[in-house]
Amino acid sequence: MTTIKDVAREAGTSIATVSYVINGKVGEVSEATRQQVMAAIARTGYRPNITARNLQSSQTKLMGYAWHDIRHGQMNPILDQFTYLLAQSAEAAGYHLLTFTHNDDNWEAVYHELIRTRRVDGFVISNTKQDDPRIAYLMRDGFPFVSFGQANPDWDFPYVDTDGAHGVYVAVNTLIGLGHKRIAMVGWPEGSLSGDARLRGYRRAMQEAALPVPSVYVQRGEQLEQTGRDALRLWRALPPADQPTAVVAVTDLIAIGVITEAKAVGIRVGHDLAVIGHDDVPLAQYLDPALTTIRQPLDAISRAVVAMLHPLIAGEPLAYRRDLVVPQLILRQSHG
Amino acid sequence: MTTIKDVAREAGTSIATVSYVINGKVGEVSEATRQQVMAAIARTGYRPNITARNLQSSQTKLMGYAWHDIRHGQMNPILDQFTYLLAQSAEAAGYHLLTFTHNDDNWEAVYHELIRTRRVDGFVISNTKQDDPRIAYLMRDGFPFVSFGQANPDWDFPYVDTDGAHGVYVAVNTLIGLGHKRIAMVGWPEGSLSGDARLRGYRRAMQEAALPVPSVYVQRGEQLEQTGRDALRLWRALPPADQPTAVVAVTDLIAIGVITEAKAVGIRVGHDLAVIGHDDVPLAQYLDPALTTIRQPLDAISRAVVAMLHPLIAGEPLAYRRDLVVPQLILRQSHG
DNA sequence: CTGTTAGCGCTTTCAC
DNA sequence: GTGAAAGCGCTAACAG
Repeated sequence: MTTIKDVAREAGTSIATVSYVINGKVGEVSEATRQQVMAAIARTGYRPNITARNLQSSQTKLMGYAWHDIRHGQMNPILDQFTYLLAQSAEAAGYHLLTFTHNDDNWEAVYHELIRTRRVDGFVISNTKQDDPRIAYLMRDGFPFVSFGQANPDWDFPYVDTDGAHGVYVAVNTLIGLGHKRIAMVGWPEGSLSGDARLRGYRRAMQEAALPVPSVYVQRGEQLEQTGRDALRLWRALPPADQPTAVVAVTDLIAIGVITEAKAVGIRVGHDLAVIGHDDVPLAQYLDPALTTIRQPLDAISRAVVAMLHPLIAGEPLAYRRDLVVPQLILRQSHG
Repeated sequence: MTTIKDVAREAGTSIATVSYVINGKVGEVSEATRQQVMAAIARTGYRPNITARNLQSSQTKLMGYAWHDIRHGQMNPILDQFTYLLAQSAEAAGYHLLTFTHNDDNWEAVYHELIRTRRVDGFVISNTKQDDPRIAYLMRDGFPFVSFGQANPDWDFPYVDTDGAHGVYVAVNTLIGLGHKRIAMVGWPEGSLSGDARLRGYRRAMQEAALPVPSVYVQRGEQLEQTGRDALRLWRALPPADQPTAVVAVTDLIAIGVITEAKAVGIRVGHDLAVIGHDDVPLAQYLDPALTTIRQPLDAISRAVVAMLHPLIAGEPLAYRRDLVVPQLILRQSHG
């Protein structure tokens, strides 16, 4: 491997001078020697050893990101995309992504080790839950991190999140604009920050339009297709005049459940029943009918996360610690 | 941050001694001083700075892994799982995974930079294609890497792969054992290494059972649901006595296409038609009927990949350079 | 058995 | 403008 020494020898200068030109210390080195050094670098194909640089500057240029636990069949295609985009954003900012794993039992030990051995400069957290202990831990430790998703309204930590209430609000208003009056929603069980926000958007839109929301119109369940099926089945048991003509689901998977059940009983989705999902999973556009859904701007989110973590690592003050990103309604066929 | 110096001072020894006990140089240090040092370490919560270690040993303890390009809607849930499992395997071997991105145009520059700056110790390649240029590049460069998937039968490089022929062979034999005689297959376009292997398994099983394979029984198409639908539609146009009673698809997505089309025309999958997919995507078990499929043992593969890359990085000789892993037939309902 | 010391490859004062 | 030299935190000869 060629080192800075080789280049110095090749260029007939000292290693300091080579370092100067590499790091663009303008005015610090004459144009003549700069050329010498550049030529030597080109000739040798030299690239500075990043580990040496890191030791010297006591940083790693690495952002740590824990994989969401994949084992429970709890696949989350959104997070897969996010990870990819995050890696891209990190690279654009001169970092790389160190992806690591942990489980419910050892997460603290894993984070602790990563911090104490100075493996990474900071963390990105996702898949947060209410009172997320990882966030509590990192706040306590004072180690740089930014979260995609909230944890507790009373905690002050840097995060980026989708404005879930707004997304659903827009979706419901779109439905209302189409003439729907009996609009229902399937959400997650109470206590989920993002789930509750989405529900809030629904209620606000309905309220502003003075549309009634009988309690049966708000169904809740786990993140399963079955949840959507169950909800529709239940609504089908209502008198025809009370049955919802449109449904918003808290996620695409649940929307798929609604659609599957509808098709099974002969309801034409997009005609007799409007369905809107949330997240725009990779499959959504290929479904029949193509799923209208609320898309989280994952690229913008990943960029925002990196844009906050970067100064945080550098010890610079943050312009803002909370960033709410507006989602986008992707109109396809199922809202028909 | 506490360093080895702090611990030495705290323990009243030299930093060398501290280093010895950290690295378990047995017999090199008396039990008494070992205790001193251990106590000092415990007291200070000291953990060795990994960057310093890396510089000293000129390694990074990082394995580089490029994300498959996610943009073309070419989602590949298998690779998402693989990445997770790979990170786990790497960690079990004392490494971490550095996930990076590149596109079709800049991939060489990206790999080059990672290598020249000594960012990682080696690479894991996946999503390989015929004559994969990344593999050609890495072979030429002599940089340590292991591939999940093949590239060219004539190239000698370390890889791990699923024995796709064997998997389909077993699946078809299972179908034959169930009494099926008219078994068809949907594959990928010619020229795909793994696609062709799977097709080979099909042909071998059919041949051994002396079952005819009219050319119409082998359909090919892109990795789309539509491919499966088209295939079934085409077979439905055959005289009833010629229509296949069982179908094996080269992937679950294509199998889903077959099933969707079958349901649309009133064929009861699992009764009138047996369908077997390939890969066991996360959704497979939730489909209706639950999809029987051939699962690649991704955990074993990821472990095998790391088990090869590790000695490769250390410059140790490899016991073997090719590892074919046997897939597993997951019996659910769709095979009837 | 333990400590001194020479690097690993780079950046950055501080002289000249 | 350029170079000598002191580290960054750690490991590993090499003495003692």
